[in-house]
Amino acid sequence: MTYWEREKLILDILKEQGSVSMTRVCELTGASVATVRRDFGEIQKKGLATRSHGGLHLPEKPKKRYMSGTEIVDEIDREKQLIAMEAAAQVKPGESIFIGAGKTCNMLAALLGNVERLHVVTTSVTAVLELAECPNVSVTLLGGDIHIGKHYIETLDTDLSQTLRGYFFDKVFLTCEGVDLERGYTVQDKNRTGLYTLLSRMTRRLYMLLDSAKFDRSAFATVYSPDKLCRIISTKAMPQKFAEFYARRGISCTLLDK
Amino acid sequence: MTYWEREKLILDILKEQGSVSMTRVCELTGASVATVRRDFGEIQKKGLATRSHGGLHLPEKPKKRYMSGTEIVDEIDREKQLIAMEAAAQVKPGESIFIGAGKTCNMLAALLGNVERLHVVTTSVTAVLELAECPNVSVTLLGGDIHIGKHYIETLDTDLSQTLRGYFFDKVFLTCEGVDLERGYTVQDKNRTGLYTLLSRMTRRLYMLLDSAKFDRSAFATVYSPDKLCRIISTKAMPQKFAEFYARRGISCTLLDK
DNA sequence: GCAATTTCGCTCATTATCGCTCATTTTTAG
DNA sequence: CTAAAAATGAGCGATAATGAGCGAAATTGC
Repeated sequence: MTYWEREKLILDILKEQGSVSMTRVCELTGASVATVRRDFGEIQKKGLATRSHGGLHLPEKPKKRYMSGTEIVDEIDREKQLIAMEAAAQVKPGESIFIGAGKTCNMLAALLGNVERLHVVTTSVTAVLELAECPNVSVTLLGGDIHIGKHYIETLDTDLSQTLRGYFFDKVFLTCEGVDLERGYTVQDKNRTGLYTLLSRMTRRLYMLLDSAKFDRSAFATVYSPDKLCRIISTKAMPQKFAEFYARRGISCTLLDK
Repeated sequence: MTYWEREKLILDILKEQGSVSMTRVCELTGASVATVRRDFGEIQKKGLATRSHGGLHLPEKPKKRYMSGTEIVDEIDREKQLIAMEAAAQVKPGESIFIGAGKTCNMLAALLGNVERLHVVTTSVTAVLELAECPNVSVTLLGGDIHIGKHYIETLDTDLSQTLRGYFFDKVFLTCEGVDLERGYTVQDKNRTGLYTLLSRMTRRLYMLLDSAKFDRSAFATVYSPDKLCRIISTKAMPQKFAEFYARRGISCTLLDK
């Protein structure tokens, strides 16, 4: 039995039943587990199905990409969720806060629905969706051109200095695409730099939400130097050299257990 | 039986019946309670359902209140849909248009995804959701405080004159809460009046989308006088006195068959 | 209330699966 | 025909999933 015959068999079963176990394919084809294992790997590489312990299954239905800030799909998401929960614990009734755009920020927004007399300013359309129906929370969305990310929609405006003039935030929660000890905090879109600079002058408590996928990565535009004074919320997965770097400069890090 | 197969089974039952008990899943899958317990935990962590003592149940129906501009539930919606389709037919490739907030406007936005090189400016967060993923269309969302209506989310800003300065729209599509031959076009929120006044000066083609529920009704704040020069799109259900009124003043009405 | 029962969260031992390497077989190319 | 390349099968330690047992907490019945 050739690889193609097996692949066809497997895909047929998948189409029919949605998933197959490895043992089942072994029985049907007479091949050894090692072979079937390889086949499963191939099929996954082609993107035709997803592997999981013990079997192969069709990818989940196309999910609603937004309105689902709390949905957790992988390990990094679990980490983001932990970080968002810690950030949410910092927010007190009556405060005025800014929330940036990003999946972690979405999760944070989803956790703030019950904070009394909270005022949230944001550039994230998806964060607005999480909070729009909460009667306790008033929300202001900053305008701009719509940009669409993997897990969020944000507005981008190169000059928000007029709009934000006169505001002051109790807390500002931001993420970035990468942190590097030389390049600092970086983002993909250079149009975000103006906003980040403005925000850092408009609060005394700037929180950076960093999951472990952010460390030692650099995106296009630097928004803050590496020794920027902010409050970092991350997990114990933060690389040692970062922890030492921040400790040396007295930058506060809240590191959560994974 | 793999985890995925069980999860699928559980979610199917959930979808069907709204809740499942642990013992039931044990019977159906042949797995032990410990395993099913773990599965329930996983599903809850993914945010797909809520655990409670003894079982798993769906959270309140995830209200798809938005992202559903095309959904039709009653007679008035059918009318709005007709009007939105006529409005969409007016939009040509390469144009720059403004779309207001409202259910009809949402439906209009949902119909514009395939118009080439279209630029849309709006205050409607829900319209943004309809258009965000369309590569042909660039979208600008005006900022402001979030207000939530029955079928839409919009931003409200009392003074957009700076933001909109220098813009000109090929077409502007608006709705209102009521039209009255004495009071004119009225809306619930007085903060919309400034925007409506501005917009009327920024285009040569101002479309008013009026379903039959709007006639002879008045809301709080007047945005335009009854003889405002605009292009009306409505249905043949428009009351006779309105039709005559507009005819006398040379105001163009497109009246669709119901 | 209070006791009986069920369910929960947790740990631990057991089992199945994983990823990997290496030897063997089959296929391909010259 | 032979050597290289590809596919397969088997073995190994590591990892993940499972099932059973236990005390704590919640629910039920009286």
